[in-house]
Amino acid sequence: MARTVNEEKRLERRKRILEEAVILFAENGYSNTTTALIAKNIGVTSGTIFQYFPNKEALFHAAVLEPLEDIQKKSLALLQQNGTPAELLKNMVKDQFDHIYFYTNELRLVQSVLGQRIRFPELTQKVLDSIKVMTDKIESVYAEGQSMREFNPGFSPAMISRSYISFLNGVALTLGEDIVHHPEWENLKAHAYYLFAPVQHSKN
Amino acid sequence: MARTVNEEKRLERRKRILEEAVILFAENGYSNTTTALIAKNIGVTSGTIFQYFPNKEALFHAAVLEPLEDIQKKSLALLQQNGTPAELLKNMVKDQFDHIYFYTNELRLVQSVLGQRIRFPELTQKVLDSIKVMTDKIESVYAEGQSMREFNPGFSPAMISRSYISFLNGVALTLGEDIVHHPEWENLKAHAYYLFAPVQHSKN
Amino acid sequence: MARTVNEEKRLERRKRILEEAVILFAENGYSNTTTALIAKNIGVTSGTIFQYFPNKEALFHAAVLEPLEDIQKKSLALLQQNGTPAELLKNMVKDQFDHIYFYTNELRLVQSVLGQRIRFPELTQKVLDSIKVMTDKIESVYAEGQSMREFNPGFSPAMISRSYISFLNGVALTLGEDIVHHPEWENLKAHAYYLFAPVQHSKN
Amino acid sequence: MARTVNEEKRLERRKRILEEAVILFAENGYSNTTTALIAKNIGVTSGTIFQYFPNKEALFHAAVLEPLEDIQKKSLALLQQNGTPAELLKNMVKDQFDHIYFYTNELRLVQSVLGQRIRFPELTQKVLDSIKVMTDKIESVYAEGQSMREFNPGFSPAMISRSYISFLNGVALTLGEDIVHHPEWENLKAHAYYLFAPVQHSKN
DNA sequence: TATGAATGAGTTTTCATTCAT
DNA sequence: CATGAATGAAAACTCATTCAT
Repeated sequence: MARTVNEEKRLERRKRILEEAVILFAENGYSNTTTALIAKNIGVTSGTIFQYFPNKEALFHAAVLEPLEDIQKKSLALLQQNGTPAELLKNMVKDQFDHIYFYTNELRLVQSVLGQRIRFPELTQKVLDSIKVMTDKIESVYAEGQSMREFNPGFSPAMISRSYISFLNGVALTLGEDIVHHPEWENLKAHAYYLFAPVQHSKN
Repeated sequence: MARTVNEEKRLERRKRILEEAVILFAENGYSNTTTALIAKNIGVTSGTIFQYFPNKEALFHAAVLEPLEDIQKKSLALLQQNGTPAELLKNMVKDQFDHIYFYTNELRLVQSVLGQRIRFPELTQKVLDSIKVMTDKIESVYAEGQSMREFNPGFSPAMISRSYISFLNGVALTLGEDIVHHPEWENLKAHAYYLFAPVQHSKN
Repeated sequence: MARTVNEEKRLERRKRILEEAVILFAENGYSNTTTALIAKNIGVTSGTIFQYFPNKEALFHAAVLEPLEDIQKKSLALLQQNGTPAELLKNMVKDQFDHIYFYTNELRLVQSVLGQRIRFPELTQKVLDSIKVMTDKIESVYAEGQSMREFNPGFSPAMISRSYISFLNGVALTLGEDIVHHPEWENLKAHAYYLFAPVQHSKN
Repeated sequence: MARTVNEEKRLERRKRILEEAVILFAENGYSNTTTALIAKNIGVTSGTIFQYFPNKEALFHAAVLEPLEDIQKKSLALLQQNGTPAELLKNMVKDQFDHIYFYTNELRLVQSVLGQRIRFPELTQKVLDSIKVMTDKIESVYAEGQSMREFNPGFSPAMISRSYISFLNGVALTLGEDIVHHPEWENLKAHAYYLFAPVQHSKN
């Protein structure tokens, strides 16, 4: 039991380090973020970081992958619920775009990895794998939706799911602090769903 | 005349440095690209770089902005030609996606800047300004197309142009070497134009 | 208490760096003294210097100003003691010239700054300010001595104090290792006091 | 004859380089003065300097020694004229202090060498030799003046001449642009001569 | 476990000097 | 002779990482 308390403390501190790392890596890039600054920002000294992560690169890996998995998990869960494919996808889009600002740092981190594939090859692979899990799921839900005539059957599910992920990333990338409060924002969100080419029954 | 020869040589070499810088910065990121490596890759010694650029950051700025301007100029020219708005935009989309692989490095460079706004504030501003010129132009062409009933009049031109640019960037970001030769690629290109919500008169 | 031990260690090491810096800067000049050499001479590695001084220039500033202040303080204290102005000034001259060899490096450092005013403008100003404190004090003591008929009343105290400081600096500048042990040395010291134009009552 | 014209041109340009070198070395120090700047300031390109001086150090040597010799020559000439020792020395002091501002750069250069003896050992030696020629001459003139009862016979000529040179250097060192136009300046000049301890016959 | 001083390899940048034109 | 591009050695400074306390 005493162990557990210590264990909890350790996890708590590890989490704090990771949180700060996500912010700083996302804002300043990998190389321009010093481990000393991360340490300072959370009120520990430089050596402490290395009690929790073997080196800076491992910390970066964790900062990129762990939040990505959380986000994925959440989105996958949304697609596992009850509802028609169209409802599920609409729901997922809404959720992702509603939280896009909240996850900006995490998404930028992912993007920065994709922008430096040669430098971080294994990490890139893991990120792409993680994204693939997502697109695969979207693909299968979409295909089912097509068979139910909820979506235009003329499009390839693989292409559609890629398009959506690209769009999501592109929006996050060009996202500024001002945009989510911009009057156009709601329309942009709607347009994300439009990418799926839903069949509009009685919209006309 | 003698001057012109030297001037040409200088420009030629400057161009070579810039080309190599684009490749390396895009592949490895700013901090992980050493000026010495750029020099080595083009067959000069470390000091030579600094005969052409005052420092590494200036080289980075040039590597980001100069190609961006070239790309923009080309795209803007396409929108200035004769043709209906729909034709012009279709043309532009085709051109940009046909060359996306050719410009992957340049686009990634732009993306890496946007991903590190705090670190490169002025450069970020210039990039955003440059992008705005593009979206503004697309907006006006699109609005004209709407008035000509070529595009669905229910969408805001500002949102549409943003969406397209986001999509373009998102695709470039998640683009792998394999994708452009993938059977899905042609469909993805078509989907980019679909974002503009063209009215399909008698296409069926 | 534990803190105090560390603090003391830090101060001790800082002092060692400064001592070595004074020697090397004075002997080789600012630019020709490498931080690596300073480090090596005191048995640490290159990076350690920068744990104690933010950069080379700051180290130089400290190496110039801190000893200067020590010397000033000591001399000012001498002028604050009991005694007639003539006694005080004679005392000060004796002390300064007795220690001139001990402080040669420190004085040369000050001189090298004055010889590069354009390069070290703020430092020059601080040095001049520091010197002014000294000359002002000498001036006032001298003026009092004049009113007491200890000094020739025909001279301007401002000029006299400047002359003395110039002489002191000039001697330090042209001082060689051999001079202080030279038979002429005692006479030179006496001549420094002669600059004050003391009235020789019944010395003969 | 054609040769002579070229020869003159060379000498002229060499002189221009030297003039500029004196200014820049004096103002910024040896290391902080780049050969490229010297070249630029006189309107030639970087390589040209090395057509006239084998390397930077040789240029520095020339910039230090040549003006020093000129100044020495002039002062020695003054001491070779007709007149009593007192007249000659008074004359020399007047001349040197009248021109001290004119020669500030040259004097500072000499001082900067003396301040970096370990770095410029041969140059230091030459400078000290050159100064010795001067002090020797002053010494002999002074000794003659003592024998003629123009100067206080109680002082050692060697000490007196050293004192004067030290004073001259000290004044030049602490000299600011403002001082030569300062009301105290004339008194300071007079005090320089006072160092020689002249016997004031009927001044009272 | 946390600390934080020391390390030292690595990077940018400068600049005297060379040499082909 | 003058040019000025290229060189490459040298120096300041950074920072992840270690380790004695």
